[in-house]
Amino acid sequence: MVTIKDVAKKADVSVATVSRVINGLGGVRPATEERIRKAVEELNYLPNVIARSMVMKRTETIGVIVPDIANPFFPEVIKGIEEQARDSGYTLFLANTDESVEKERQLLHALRERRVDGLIVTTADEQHSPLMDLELGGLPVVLVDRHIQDSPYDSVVIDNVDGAYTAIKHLVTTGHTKIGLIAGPDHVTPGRERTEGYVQALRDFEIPARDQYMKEGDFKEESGYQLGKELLSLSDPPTAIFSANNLMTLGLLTCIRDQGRELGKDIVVVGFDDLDIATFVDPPLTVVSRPMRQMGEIAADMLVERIQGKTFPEPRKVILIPRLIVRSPDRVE
Amino acid sequence: MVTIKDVAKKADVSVATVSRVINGLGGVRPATEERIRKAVEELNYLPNVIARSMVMKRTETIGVIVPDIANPFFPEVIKGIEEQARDSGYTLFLANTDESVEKERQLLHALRERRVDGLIVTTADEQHSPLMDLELGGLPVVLVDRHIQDSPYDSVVIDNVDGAYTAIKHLVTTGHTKIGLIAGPDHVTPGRERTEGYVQALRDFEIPARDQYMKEGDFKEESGYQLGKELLSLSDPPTAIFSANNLMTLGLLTCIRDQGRELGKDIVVVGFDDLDIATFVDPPLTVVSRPMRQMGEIAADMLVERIQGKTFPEPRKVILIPRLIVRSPDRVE
DNA sequence: TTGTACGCGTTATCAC
DNA sequence: GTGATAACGCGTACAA
Repeated sequence: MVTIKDVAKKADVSVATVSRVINGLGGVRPATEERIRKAVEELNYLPNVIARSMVMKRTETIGVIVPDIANPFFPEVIKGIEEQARDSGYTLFLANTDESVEKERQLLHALRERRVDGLIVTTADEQHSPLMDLELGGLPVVLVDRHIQDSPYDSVVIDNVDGAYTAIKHLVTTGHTKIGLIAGPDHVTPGRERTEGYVQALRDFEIPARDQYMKEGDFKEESGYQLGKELLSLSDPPTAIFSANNLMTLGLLTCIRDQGRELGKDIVVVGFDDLDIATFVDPPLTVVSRPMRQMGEIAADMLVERIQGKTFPEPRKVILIPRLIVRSPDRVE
Repeated sequence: MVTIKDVAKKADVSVATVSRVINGLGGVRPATEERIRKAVEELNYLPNVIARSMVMKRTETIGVIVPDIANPFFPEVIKGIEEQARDSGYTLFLANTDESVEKERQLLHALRERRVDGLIVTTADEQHSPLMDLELGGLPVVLVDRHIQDSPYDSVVIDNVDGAYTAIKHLVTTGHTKIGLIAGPDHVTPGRERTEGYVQALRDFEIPARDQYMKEGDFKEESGYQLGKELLSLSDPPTAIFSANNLMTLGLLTCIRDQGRELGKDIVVVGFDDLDIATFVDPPLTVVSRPMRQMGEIAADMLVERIQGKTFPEPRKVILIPRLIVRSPDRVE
């Protein structure tokens, strides 16, 4: 490998001078600079960022931990993060936990060993996140999508209660009173809060909540299918179902099809998070949509600020408002 | 930050000894080791991998470059890579080019500066990949999905010709002779070869190829929509269309719906790469499917071997065979 | 304007 | 068994 020393030798100057021009510090005679640039060029010299970060004590690197990179939500968030991060000169370490706390712990370890300057994470389990019992030593962290109660970290989340509430309100407005829920897991806020919005809306509209209409899934496709089946086979089934995330909505739709029910007639579906098939099923699906990319951008911005040493009296919490995309009449017959 | 020195001081030994126990080199008195482990524990010491890699001259880090992380194909591949890489102790730098050669160049630069031990990349442009004109200095590279002609790199790809051929054969077998093609871009093998499979099949089955049935898209949803429209509005439209990737298939299906055509009756669709909606449309879609995860695993394996210094007389090229998933009769009326 | 020399946190090579 | 110490490649006082 060619080092700064080689360049110095070739340009017949000291390493200090080379360093100066590489980092644009100025104070170098134009002729000298010219010689150095030429040497850099000819030797195909590439600064060793590893060595640099040793002395600078920062790696210009950000760790990003998501629970499921195959869920279309996260790639969009990641795009937002990456774009913003790159603008500030950071490169990403991306890692996937598969919703496993254990993997999250291992990844956290690996990233800290690598001395990332900061972390953006969607934890696998808010109650038992390794983020809390690990001694992070002041490493900046920003939470995305899932908030950790009483944590010292900034976070950017969605107003899930509002989103779910709006969805249910829409269903009530279009005439439904028998509304089923395929909920997310209770140990993460997106799960808990969407259920909360559902319950709150029913209460506000004075519709009695029935236990058998509320099923808790795990945000995965299969559970949407299973729970949909349970709901549809009730003796007095709901006329509408609110599904708490994209993957479960997918499963639910498959189930409805398999059961020979007619969407929009036998059963109306509204889902949290938009998906490809939403505009394909007939009638198209009304969904709660949110600014995924923007969530990533904001997270990256907040993290960079923290890395730069900004402090705030309280951890910041940015709450974005989701938007209901009405695609069908969704009326009950 | 607590360093190896702090541990040494606390355990009253030299840094050398601490290093020995951390790396399990043995040759340390059990009592001493015990003291050291305790010190590590109490100080919450985390080895600095950055410093280590300075002397070891390797970072245990792999750069992964994909053109579009939002295309469901890549997250699956990435999962395969990550799993396998982690087993070998590597952590990933993930980056997204958005199909831009310029971004690819920048990312390559950033990753090389960070001294990744190897690279797994799906290039944005096989003809003008920065991989070729950059002086990589022997850095191991494995290509995924898109092959670069005459490059010295290992690659893992799909037999696109076979996949497309099989799809067309299926259509011919089910009675179609008027078969349209929504092709991928010609400057990448997946595009070129799938077209080749289409052409080859038509020839073998003695069906004249018509120019107006062949449209070249860019692998993005919008182009599937546009080209579908063109095909459907021909005076003598095809009875079946083969779409060269998932996103374009998505666009095509939307188009068919918008145009009020009836899938499976007015027009039959077969797509390359499976997608969520494939089982949702009615009738369900027959698709060419491939082992995405496995592609990632193989790529990671090959890269690790290269990093470990294995050499081969020729660059290796692993060609996986795709599988046709027949979901409908697909007969022509 | 430029050069010397030290330090960043580790590992590895010698001595002891 | 254990300890000094020289690298690794770079940034930066400080000196010249």
